[in-house]
Amino acid sequence: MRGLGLCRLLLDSGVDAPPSSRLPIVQAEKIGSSRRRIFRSREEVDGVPIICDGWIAVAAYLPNGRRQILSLGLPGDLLSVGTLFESRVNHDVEALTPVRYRLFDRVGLRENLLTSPKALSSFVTDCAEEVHRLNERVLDLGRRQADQRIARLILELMERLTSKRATPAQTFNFPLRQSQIADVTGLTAAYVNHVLKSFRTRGLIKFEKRSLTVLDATKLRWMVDQ
Amino acid sequence: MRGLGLCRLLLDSGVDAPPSSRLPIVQAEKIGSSRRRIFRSREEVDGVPIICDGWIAVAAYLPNGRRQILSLGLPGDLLSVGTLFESRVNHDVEALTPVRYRLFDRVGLRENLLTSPKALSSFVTDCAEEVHRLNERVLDLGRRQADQRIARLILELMERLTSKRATPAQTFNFPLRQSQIADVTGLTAAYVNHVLKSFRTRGLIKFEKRSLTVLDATKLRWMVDQ
DNA sequence: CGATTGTTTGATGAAAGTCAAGTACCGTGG
DNA sequence: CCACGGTACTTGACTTTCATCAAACAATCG
Repeated sequence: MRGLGLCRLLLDSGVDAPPSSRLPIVQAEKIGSSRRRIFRSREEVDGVPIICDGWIAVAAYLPNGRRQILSLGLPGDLLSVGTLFESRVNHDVEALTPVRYRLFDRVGLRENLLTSPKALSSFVTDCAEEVHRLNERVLDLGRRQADQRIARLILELMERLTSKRATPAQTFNFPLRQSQIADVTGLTAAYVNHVLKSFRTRGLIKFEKRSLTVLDATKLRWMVDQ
Repeated sequence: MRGLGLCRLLLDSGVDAPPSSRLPIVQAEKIGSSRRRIFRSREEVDGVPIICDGWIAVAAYLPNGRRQILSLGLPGDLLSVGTLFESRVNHDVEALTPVRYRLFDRVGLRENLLTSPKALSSFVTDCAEEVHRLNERVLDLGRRQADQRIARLILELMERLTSKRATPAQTFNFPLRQSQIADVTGLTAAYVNHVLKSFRTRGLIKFEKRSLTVLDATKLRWMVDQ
């Protein structure tokens, strides 16, 4: 599924080369430092942002101060398919780690979509993926228990992070704080801690210095289906 | 926002005229009866379905039997933007009322997207709307209380149903059962009943014979923001 | 090295779920 | 027209899950 999206197309056309030497659709390369807001809700963005390095979160805040993370962005992700056609972002975008991203020219990309069936179908793939992940999140929040939600998040991240490499790695960089896991899964940080502790004592996962290893993916997957 | 989507484009080009007299992209008109499954999860669909009449629900089932309604389809809605490019539906699609829908030729529509910038931007609008609604649902399920979720559902349906007419109507047809409201909002039927009762006794809404009138939209909106 | 930020833990309570029993509301066929 | 059966709605007692709060501890960073 992954790797067919628009991002891959852009990456293949040189998003990782120095911006000056590349396609005219690359506008700028930017840096965001950890824990900083990259875009504010309703802010104008003059380009389509694609993440080169680091993790970001798209988050919504309620009047009472509660927060929900709507999606996580990993390296190689389009910020959101909406940014391709709307110059405003609807939600806050925050850097979870130090982040490097590129802005692509919106008009140029749009024309590209009309002239290249390959680009169009890549874009549609991206849309479908975004909708699919959102559907899964709705299912999580609506009908799954706390431990299932967290298990699914871990498995999802493992797959997304290793889908590029040939071999899915059990150990990967995991910058998420417990409070951020809580805001993704609709729980509280304290309860996330309880669940993670039980995962650890049951030998399902292991943390050490910002990296996570999944010791028993099978049992995690089984748990999700109960 | 609404009315710019692909559906509107198709409707304007005669989706409501008899199928024989119309564009070649119309393949067939179908009927689904209330409470029946229209498409089964993973089933092949040979066309892009657009709802002419009636309500449908896209629903996911968990192994333990619990169910979550991922989205509601009202007259004039594309079933899901995914159907434009994938011939498989990912989830069950069920008729909530008697339903009339049309199947459009997928290849024809896809070519149309490549040749007509207007069609493309309509399609993108549809995507953006679907993602927007899903984001709102995630926010509901993750961070809002039961009464806020139900209030938002009522307000959302009111707006979607009356966005076509000039004047938003306070009273509209409301075929949803309490158990179905529960499956949309991630609650149980019994608890939905509690909340609806309190809405009624507080004079916020009124039910009579499958139609709902919103007596105090302002207070409902206020409740959502608390 | 201190200051900030994150983690761990437990006690307590509220929100929503579960279960069960009863009531109203159909549409159907006699 | 009524009796019947099924479905939806209503209600209350009881339980579970998760939130809230607080306090102590650990880790990280300038």
